[in-house]
Amino acid sequence: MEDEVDRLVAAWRRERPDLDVEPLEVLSRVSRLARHLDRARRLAFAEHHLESWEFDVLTALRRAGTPYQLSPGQLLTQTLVTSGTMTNRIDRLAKKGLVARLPDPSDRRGVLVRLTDEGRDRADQALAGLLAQERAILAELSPAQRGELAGLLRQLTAPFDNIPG
Amino acid sequence: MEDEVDRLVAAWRRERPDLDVEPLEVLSRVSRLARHLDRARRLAFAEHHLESWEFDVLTALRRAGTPYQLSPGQLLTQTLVTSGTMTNRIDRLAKKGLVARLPDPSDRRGVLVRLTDEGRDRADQALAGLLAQERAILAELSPAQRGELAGLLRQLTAPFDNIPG
DNA sequence: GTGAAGTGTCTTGACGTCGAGGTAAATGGG
DNA sequence: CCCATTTACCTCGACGTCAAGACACTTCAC
Repeated sequence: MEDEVDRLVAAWRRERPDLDVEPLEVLSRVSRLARHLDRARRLAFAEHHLESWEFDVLTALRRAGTPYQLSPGQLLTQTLVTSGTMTNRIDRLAKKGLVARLPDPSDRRGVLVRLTDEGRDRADQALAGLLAQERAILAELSPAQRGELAGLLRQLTAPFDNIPG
Repeated sequence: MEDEVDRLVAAWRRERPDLDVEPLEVLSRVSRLARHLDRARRLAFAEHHLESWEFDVLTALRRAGTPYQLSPGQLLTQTLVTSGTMTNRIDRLAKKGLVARLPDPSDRRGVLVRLTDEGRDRADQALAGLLAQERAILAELSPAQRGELAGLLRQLTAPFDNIPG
């Protein structure tokens, strides 16, 4: 089955036969697929009355385990947004009662963001919905293919995640 | 080499051992990698004084071949943005002299967006820069692995690209 | 201890995107 | 033909993000 990137690459080969556009076969697909996934996630979360950005923050806290709290800085590295964005997100989630801001007892510059009970429940429900949707998308691939794909992607993401970028 | 998604998946298995979070091994990596790529692209384009969104539009037109023109609607499907966004993008590119808006002679509702000479040159230069950067990122993988990865990704993107979603 | 550098978070303003809705033109069944 | 539907693009207001910089506190070398 052909996809939009096949058409894109073919067009470049016609227009710029002097260039080697092979990198696009991988990385343009990654970007485009991510964009499609964003849209799909938005729909899935809407059923639980959550925005994607809310899900990202709530689940980061949920994964941290009891007592479900992290510093804004820790949330930054997990969600890949800037500090100003995170401040704004925490404000809005706090206003909705899904998280609470607490002073960090060990560093007076610091803050701890704690998930409320409602926040935890909402995160759990939305996660279940997301996994169901993602399973459907991945049904295109065999389990072995999924494992292979995960491994290849890990090789590309590891440098970004380990060398501060 | 471990990446952030390995840590994320391990955390979920600890916190929610009842759930099968295997889909995240693939799709969270896709989303995170795309985010890293966005940042890297922004840096690469800055050297050519282009924004990512400008690159996306200009190269879509460049790929179309002489006379380098497409309708806003065709640009939508290639760039995965909404029509309001595209109108805005075309406005700004036209103001910078990189594209021109022409009436579509065969449909009076329609518009054709045409690349200017300067727009074409800028697109060509930025593309070369992008490819160099992407090649560096993909050096993590062997040619065979890159081919495999492209094939697996195609299987996931094809349904999105072919069934209107 | 003290001052300089580093760290953690928040503030601000500009910007780009989205979604909903609006207008105008094309299409097609009766 | 004609009217309902569809298609193509644009307008507008709300919203989320970013980058740069401000501020308060901590750390470390001396």
